[in-house]
Amino acid sequence: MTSEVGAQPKLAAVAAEPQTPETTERYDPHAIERKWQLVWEAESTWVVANPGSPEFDESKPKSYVLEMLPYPSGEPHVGHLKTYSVGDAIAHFRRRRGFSVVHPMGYDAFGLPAENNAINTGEHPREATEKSIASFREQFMRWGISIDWTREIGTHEPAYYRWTQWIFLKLFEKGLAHRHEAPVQWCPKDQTVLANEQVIDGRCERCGTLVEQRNLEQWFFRITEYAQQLLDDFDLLESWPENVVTMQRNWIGRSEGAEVVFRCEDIDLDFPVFTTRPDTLFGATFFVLAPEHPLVERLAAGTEHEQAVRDYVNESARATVEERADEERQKTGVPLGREVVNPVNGERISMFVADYVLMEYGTGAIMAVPAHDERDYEFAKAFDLPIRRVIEGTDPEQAKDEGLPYSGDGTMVNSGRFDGKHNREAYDEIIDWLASEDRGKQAVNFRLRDWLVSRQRYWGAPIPILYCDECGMVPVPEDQLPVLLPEIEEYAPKGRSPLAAAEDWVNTECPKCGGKARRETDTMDTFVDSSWYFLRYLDPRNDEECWGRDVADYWMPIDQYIGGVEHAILHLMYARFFVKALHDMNLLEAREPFANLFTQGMITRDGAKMSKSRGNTVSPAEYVERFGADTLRTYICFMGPPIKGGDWSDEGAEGIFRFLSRLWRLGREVAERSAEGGSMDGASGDGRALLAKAHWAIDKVTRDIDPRFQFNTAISAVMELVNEIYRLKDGLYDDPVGAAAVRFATSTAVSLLFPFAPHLCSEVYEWLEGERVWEQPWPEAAPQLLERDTYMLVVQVNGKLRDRIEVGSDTSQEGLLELARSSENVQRHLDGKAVAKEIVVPGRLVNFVVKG
RNA sequence: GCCCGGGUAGACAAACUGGCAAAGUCCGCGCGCUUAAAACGCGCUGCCCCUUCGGGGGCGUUGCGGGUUCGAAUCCCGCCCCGGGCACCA
Repeated sequence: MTSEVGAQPKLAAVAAEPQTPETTERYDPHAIERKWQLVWEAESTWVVANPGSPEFDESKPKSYVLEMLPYPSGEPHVGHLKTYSVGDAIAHFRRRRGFSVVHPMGYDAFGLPAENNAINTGEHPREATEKSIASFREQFMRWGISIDWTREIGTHEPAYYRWTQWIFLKLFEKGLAHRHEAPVQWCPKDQTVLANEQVIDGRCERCGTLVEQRNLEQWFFRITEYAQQLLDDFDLLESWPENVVTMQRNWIGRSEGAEVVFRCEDIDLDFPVFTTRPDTLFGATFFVLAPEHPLVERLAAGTEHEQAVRDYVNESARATVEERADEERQKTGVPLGREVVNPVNGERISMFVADYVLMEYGTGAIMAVPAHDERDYEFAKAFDLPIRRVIEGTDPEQAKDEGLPYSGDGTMVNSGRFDGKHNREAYDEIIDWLASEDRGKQAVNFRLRDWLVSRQRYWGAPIPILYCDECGMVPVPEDQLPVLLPEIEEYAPKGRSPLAAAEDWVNTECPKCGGKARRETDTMDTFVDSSWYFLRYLDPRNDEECWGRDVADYWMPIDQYIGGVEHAILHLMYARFFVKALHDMNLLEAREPFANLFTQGMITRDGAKMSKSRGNTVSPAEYVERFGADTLRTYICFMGPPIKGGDWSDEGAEGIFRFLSRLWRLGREVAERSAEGGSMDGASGDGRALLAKAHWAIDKVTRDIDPRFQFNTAISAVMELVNEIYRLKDGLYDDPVGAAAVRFATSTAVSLLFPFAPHLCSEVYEWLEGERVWEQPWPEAAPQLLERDTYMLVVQVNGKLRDRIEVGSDTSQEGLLELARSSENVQRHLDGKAVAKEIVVPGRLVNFVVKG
């Protein structure tokens, strides 16, 4: 059952024997789908050559269409079906629009679920994962997704993670990967540290357990080095959903302000703080440190508060992230018995420790301005500390003390020589003054934290680092990569990585001095694997280098990326960071990985998120069995705009099945009752009307697919066309020109529907045109058939519809008015009233405004 | 609390630029085909009235309240509800 990724999977191994479609009397999706899938496989239809290879076609522009790679666990679900249906429609559309499209597939195969399964069942994560991969691959083939299978990869394969490790070493070389002790989020259930991004509401993203804080030596990637560039380079993107950009912006969290140094003379130390409000410095009446601040102990030592401080710090350490973040909770804290000097006025203010100050942000210390900050105000009230207003709002209410805390703008008071100035004006002056005194400077702070990448888990790429007693930390030499994941007996973590138990593997030789060395036993976060996979697709069998530079530069950036909005921050930002770092190391031309991003909405059932426990899942495999892949894919794209979610309905899917059957029957009938290659010249009446409808559909579908991703209305337009053919066909067959129009309209319908229902459309197109629809250029709407000779003029009186008149398209404004006025019903409404105004919008309407 | 989406018929939706509200699909109803049913084809599907049965007329309507405009689902102001993101970030 397991299979090697990249060994060109064969459909013949996974599908049943075909039937001959021609012999069936009704639409048989399975026979048709099987037939075309075998054709695509036999002819390697979707394989695309790289520059430098003999098959490379340099005449076409390139397009890299990519859906987020799946995490293989069990079988694919409806979300996967949606992602790949949407992506495949785009891939097909672009191919037929003349692009050379690369559309690969792979698996994000390392990760916790497979490992948790291993802990429970003893089954090797590789076994479970590869079983799942086989199932995903089979489904993708049955869905008929147009994938270049020669580029298939799995991130758990040594041939892949060798290069994950290689990139790690490059980052290490550049100082972008580093190891240090840090307070980290620890999940006591999974027994591992988590990235900030994997903590949701203080709980482990995977298992929901409350997260604890621990101080541990960990590996980090310095994504913070790129904080500003990650913001600036949004400008380089072509089209990203605005909400995703906003979410990333908020996550990066840039704040401008000042760093101001407060001095504690008692112990002769400087305490810098970051503030966005240097204009309120004169209002600072106390000073607060985070409980984790490294100098807290030293400050309290020897004071009467020593024990109380120690207790408070310990208590804070025990509290969960969630408890501390609860805003409803009363502010807590303890005095330190020390003072610092406010640099603007020389005032000595008391120091406190309080857990509302976060060590992770800024310097872990703040100046507290209770008059102008909500949190400081609450703390001052709770501890009865002085509150001094330094800004007065213009609103008289705000000038009084009831208006506190006041965070708006206004006139400075109690601020020495800045009194009377507007606070915005004083803002920069205060910073300049502090800078000249060497007590502060302008500063920018980011909310973004460095990316914690080490995991004390088995099923991941080993971190390629050694520890030698003599030489210290030593990177594994490139020619010794990959560092293979060893086989182990026991997957359950016990506070250290399961790899630590593989003694033979851990103990090794130092490549520098030849002495004894131990391997790093942590593995990498799986987000590392998925931060560069799109580059490996481009050159997947290269074992000399990570990717050929020419090849990667040719295909990158990804022209269209498609996936769930749940990856708006994590995956998308990590991948952006990787590409920037790789660019700066001169390994890649691109600065951004995803030029265009499309995020799809989630499919629910009975209005709720699908889940096994709720028992409301939709199994794609089951429905493919019932209706065929074309029906499912088309239905998914039809249920609503793909950007939005939608609620699954069996009746809806049946409706699409009926529609495809109707199209199939139409195809059969038209193939029988009209001749191939007939001329449509001089079509008139219904024949011409049908041609006009077909061209209308071409125009509509084309515009709906490309910039808009409005697949639902594109499919509706094809339905309208099919309905129109049914209405008119019986009156047209007898005349050769009319019959040719019917044939043209029908083959146009299947040609337009092909991106959504590729198998059926290939079949019907072959009957009608004897060609392969995917080899045909996308149809173009003829302008002369889009223009109408006449249109329905809407006539309103006081904005109310009173008549509709068919008028010639070239009728003048005066002509329109005259025709409108002559309408019987309009006259009835105009009768005896004075026309105050006449509005004429040629091509649309005439509106008479009357009085009385 | 802050920042984004969204609210249209019985359901999902369409209306891209301020111009006929509701295309298309589902559900429901009727007719045809059929011994019958399914399937299929055709039609109806906001309310009221007239009809010679071809159709015609009136009214209402896009979460609620106001405004701008000849004209608003669409723009502006206020509010209600639903979904998502962030949240002691100094």
